[in-house]
Amino acid sequence: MSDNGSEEKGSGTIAIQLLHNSLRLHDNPPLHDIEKAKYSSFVPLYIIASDHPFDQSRTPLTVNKSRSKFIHESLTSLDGSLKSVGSGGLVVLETKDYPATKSEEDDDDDDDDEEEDSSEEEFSGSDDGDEASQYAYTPDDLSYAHALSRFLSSSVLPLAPNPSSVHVYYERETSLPVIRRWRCCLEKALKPAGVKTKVYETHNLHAMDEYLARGKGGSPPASYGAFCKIFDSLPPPDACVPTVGELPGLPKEVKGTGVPKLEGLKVDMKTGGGLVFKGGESEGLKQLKKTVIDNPAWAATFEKPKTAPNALSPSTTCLSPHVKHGTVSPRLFFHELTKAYEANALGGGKNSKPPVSLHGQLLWREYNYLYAYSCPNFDRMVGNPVARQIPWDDDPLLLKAWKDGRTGFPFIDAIMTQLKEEGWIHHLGRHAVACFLTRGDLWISWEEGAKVFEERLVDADWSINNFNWQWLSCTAHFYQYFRCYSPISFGKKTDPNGDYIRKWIPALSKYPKKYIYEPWTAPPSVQEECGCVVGKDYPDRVVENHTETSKGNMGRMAEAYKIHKEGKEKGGGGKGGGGKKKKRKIEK
DNA sequence: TAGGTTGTTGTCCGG
DNA sequence: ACCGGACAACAACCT
Ligand SMILES: Cc1cc2nc3c(=O)[nH]c(=O)nc-3n(C[C@H](O)[C@H](O)[C@H](O)COP(=O)(O)OP(=O)(O)OC[C@H]3O[C@@H](n4cnc5c(N)ncnc54)[C@H](O)[C@@H]3O)c2cc1C
Repeated sequence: MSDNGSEEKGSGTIAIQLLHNSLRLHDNPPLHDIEKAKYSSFVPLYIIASDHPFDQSRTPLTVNKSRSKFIHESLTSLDGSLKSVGSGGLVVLETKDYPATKSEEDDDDDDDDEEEDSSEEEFSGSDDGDEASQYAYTPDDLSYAHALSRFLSSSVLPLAPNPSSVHVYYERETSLPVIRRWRCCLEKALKPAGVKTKVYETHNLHAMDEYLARGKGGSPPASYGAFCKIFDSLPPPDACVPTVGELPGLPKEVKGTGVPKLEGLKVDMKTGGGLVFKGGESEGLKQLKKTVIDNPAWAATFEKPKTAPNALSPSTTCLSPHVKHGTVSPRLFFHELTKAYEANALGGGKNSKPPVSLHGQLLWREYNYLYAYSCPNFDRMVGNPVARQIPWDDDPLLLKAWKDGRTGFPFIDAIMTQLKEEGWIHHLGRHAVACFLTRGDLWISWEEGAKVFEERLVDADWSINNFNWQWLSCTAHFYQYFRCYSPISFGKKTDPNGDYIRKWIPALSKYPKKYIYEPWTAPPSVQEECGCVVGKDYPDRVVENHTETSKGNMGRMAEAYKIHKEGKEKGGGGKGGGGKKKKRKIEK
């Protein structure tokens, strides 16, 4: 944690933790600091802007209820555990209660999206202030900062001997939307208020700049293997900070608010009879215990590609929502895995290794974050230095059919339904539907798919999601476009009976196993008997023939790659020669 | 520098 | 249930 100075605390000093994606007591450096440093009071602060999943005006709960529910439970759990160690509990602000004043509204004049067209391709992880447009504050950034500013000036600063005796802690997170939000808060709220700010680093196993410093020329390594070498050359991730036992309460004049009610959550989630993710630190730790601590042999021999996308009870840890929201610390996860590897090796077992192991999964997360951090326009094709430029089709109807789980391919539709209902799908399920939407069948841009995932996943993570969509669409990192998932064959390998399809698409539940992956091949009499006629009770398939379509798409991909290669040969010129670019710039 | 090997997680066919 | 090879062929990383 960047703590500059050892100014005396106590009398009148107030600590604030600005909470975002570290909703826990364990491995929480600010709390540890606050306990040690004897602040006279502590405000755990959480701000809800209109881009938060709670906000029903923009994102109705019927759409991403699973994430709303998860966060709601996480906040409720945190509120309770904070109180159990003497804190006054959460203060939750909603920006809608802090309408902007006239003069501030004049500030946001940047509604332009696409002015960024520089063919300059570069990495710029540093905060140079280049790349102006992607750093332009959103209205929600501004309203968030505004609420913070108002809270500080009306409720906190009057209680403090001076502004610098108020210390605001926040977690560093390198996903662009979070960088932008904190930057906006610094500029519009924290600096003007004159409070001290303290950043803590618990979101990743190491700081991104540590990885970059070990790489070549300040750019991220070009392959996962190279990244692993860098990771291994660093000391192991820091140990977790001990969990606090006692915290100061809220300032007398500030009241804990509890967690706002979510009307929409009265309605039970329509579960296809499956698991529903429970939020909160204790649930997260329980899941970690269940999958890793109590099951070291399983965890230590885990091989990701061998896990089934269509298992009825998930074949992977399901810790991603917890890692995303910080209800389980990534380095706690990492260190518990290390213990599992030791125990397994001691018992004579052979540990799995990256990339397929569970440590390997956490390294994928680091690697994803590193690219997202280093790469401008990471959520777009245009202006993204690592993205192959591919002429995707614009087809809103096809996109909608995919999004709604109405493609007519049961395996795809089942996965998309699980995504909608539950908010979590297995990694290889994500592969299957992402491939189908992009290079495999529909030839629709990965950006569209990423937006749907961002909205619906309970573990939606800007850095990881965009990275993986680039991977699957053969836009970056992975280029073997001739390896293509079949919406018919792929699921059969691990679920020949189609039980997963029966679970999520009840209309097809009576189909014989022979037809369940391709119901259009069932004779009309069978369709009638099963009570599900294709074209009437279940959609016609959106693509006549997957094999032909995907073959055709491989041709289009080859074409796009050819153009890329020619462009590189022509434009690339000498490398290293001439205009050597500034730090952290690389050629495509 | 060319040319062989490797890369989390494909499919289809034959054994 | 699993294994090997053809398919037609990408880019990064070795040597
Ligand atoms: C198109 C697509 C979009 C994705 N979007 C997201 C997303 O928004 N958020 C997200 O957390 N994951 C995303 N993933 C990665 C991966 O599918 C999920 O992290 C994983 O399925 C979560 O389940 P788990 O916790 O049981 O994973 P496990 O296999 O148990 O892995 C353990 C942890 O490692 C991390 N992890 C696992 N796989 C990956 C991966 N491929 N890349 C980066 N980190 C990984 C997660 O934090 C996970 O909790 C996406 C994958 C694809 C193909």
